[in-house]
Amino acid sequence: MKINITFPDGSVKEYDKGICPQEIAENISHNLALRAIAAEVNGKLTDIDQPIEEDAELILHTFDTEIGKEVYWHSTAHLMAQAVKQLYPDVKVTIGPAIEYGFYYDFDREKSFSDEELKEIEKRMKELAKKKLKYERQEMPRNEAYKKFEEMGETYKLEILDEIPENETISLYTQGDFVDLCRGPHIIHTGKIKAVKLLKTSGAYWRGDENKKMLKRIYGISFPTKKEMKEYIDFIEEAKKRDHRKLGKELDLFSFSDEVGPGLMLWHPNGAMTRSIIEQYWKKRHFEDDYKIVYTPHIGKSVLWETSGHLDFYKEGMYNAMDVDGQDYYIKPMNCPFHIEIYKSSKRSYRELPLKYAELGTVYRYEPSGTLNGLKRVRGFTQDDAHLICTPDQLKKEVEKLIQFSMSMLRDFGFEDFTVKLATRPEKAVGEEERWNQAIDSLRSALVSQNIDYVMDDGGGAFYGPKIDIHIKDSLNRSWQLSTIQFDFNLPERFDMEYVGADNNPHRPYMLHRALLGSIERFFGILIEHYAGNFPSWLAPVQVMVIPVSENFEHYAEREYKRLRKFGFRAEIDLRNEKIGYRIRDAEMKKIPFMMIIGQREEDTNTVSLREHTKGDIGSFSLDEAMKIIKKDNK
RNA sequence: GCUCAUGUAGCUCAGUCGGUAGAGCACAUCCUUGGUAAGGAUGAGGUCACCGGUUCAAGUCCGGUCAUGAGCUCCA
Repeated sequence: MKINITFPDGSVKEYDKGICPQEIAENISHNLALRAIAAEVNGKLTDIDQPIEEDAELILHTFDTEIGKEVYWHSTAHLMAQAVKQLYPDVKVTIGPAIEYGFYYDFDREKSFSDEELKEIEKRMKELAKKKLKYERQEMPRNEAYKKFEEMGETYKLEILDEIPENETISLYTQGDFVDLCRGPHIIHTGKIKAVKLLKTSGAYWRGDENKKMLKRIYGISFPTKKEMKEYIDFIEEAKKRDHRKLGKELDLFSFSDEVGPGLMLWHPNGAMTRSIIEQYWKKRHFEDDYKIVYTPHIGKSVLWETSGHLDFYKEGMYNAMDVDGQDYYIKPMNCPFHIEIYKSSKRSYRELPLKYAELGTVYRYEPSGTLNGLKRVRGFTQDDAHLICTPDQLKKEVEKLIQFSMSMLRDFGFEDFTVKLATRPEKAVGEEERWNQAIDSLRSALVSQNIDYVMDDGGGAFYGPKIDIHIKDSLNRSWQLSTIQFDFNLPERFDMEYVGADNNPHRPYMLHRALLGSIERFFGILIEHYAGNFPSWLAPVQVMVIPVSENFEHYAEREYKRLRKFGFRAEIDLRNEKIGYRIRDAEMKKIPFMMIIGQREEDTNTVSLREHTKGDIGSFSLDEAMKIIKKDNK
């Protein structure tokens, strides 16, 4: 009996009935067989050793695919649970899924796992992996499984089974002496796990519910080859080297102080210099794009936040009120109400729209202490905020322009790889469904008309409107959300915003919130890591360090230094009584893009000698030529 | 906010069994005047995060507070 199998590339091959995908993989290539992990047969994910009984479309998933990784890491999680149960039989198992990178398993145990215990577990896992234990699937009625886990005393598994209807069939997977309730699929045997590392432990609530028991979670990672493990470890090392908190200290960019308070950043001169360049650039671009730049206060009366709804919906994110002349004032967590007040300061005509108010607005939000994280999550930060107020038929065009505007700015900062997400109505939302759909359509058609690929984020919108988020990939291929463009049904209503239309009647305008860089603090942190602290010359706090070879050339060096400053270059001069090698090393470690070396040769020929960071000496130039080189990447 | 870990000089880190602190870098002074990633000598610098407890004696042991980190949760 023969069956036809269709491969994803459209080719069809004939096989004997009862063949399993594993054999097919071996049949096609030895390499593929080694990395093949799961199979999709007629669109259904299955174990790779399950026989195929009928004509099918077959997709083989290797470790190189997302699904393959998920199956692989989930199988490793089972292996870890097995090792833990062998070493600590009293521990109860709960669940252990694959995550974006690696896997975890939550255990119920009083004590948390120590580093030594982690090593023990890792060792046992490697021993078990070598035994090539088969992951065997077994199906049984739910009630039978219930009895089995009851005997084993695995109460968490019982809780999961409680949610499954009585007459349903469920599947178990067994490898060696370990059995786990699991939907599957799994890899063939533990021998495919060639490299495994347990990374860290942490607490995690059962089912993510803070009223339930705190479990002990172990995170790990595994790979089918040792080489891939090494690459992973190298990546982690590189990320550590680039950590903005480490570089922030080394390059003297910023700090936090216990005396000031957590999440409240201090911009040191070097960091502040780069921030001010970012802001100058930002202002220039916004001016060119017809934004009106505004400034608004840091506090406002409670009535403002009552009208906006923040006191109803966002109070826990706001700092307590302060009393001013018997009235409650709040520090602003957002800029929107102030911009709306500017809009409402006079009667608006449709002829004025769209109106685009932009502000580098500093806001303060109470973030729970445990969520603070370097510059990536702080309590006081500056948004590159803007509010676009427009007529309904202007919306699509404005969104189109915004997306281009945002991407063009981000490109100037060195980001090239974008992912755009369109987020739709969440469960809790204001505004009728029909208006939501209209707004979503406008956003979507703006994306489509610009030929921009996007992914849907169903239910990911804010409660007041749908949004488009732009994520970038940094130089380590990590993804960050930067820009957000949010439609708002809520505030125009609440603040009773109006404009007079061509028909001489009042109309409700549409409003968009948008931040392109997000928060300047967080953006700065991402920039530091993206460039590993090696800022391009246009962003570097110090662009060029002038280094005279010895005291005898200080006079000439100082003249050139002063000319650089006069032309607006961020130049410094190092007149310390140290050898030139020492001062060059110092400037290199400060990651200053250029060094200008000045000695007898230069003085004789009226030139300067340039050295570029990490590249070494790049030759002698007249000062004019040198200045051109230093500002070649100006934005 | 929750769980766990950590907190020693400006920075990076040692400090054993409880006996009142140490290195390198940075900094200061002097010598050295040099050609593309560390010249030499000398010196200054610490209520060991803070508060309390145990002890003859606490950087070290115990409790609390604060901060940081990882994870959870949250994220208009």
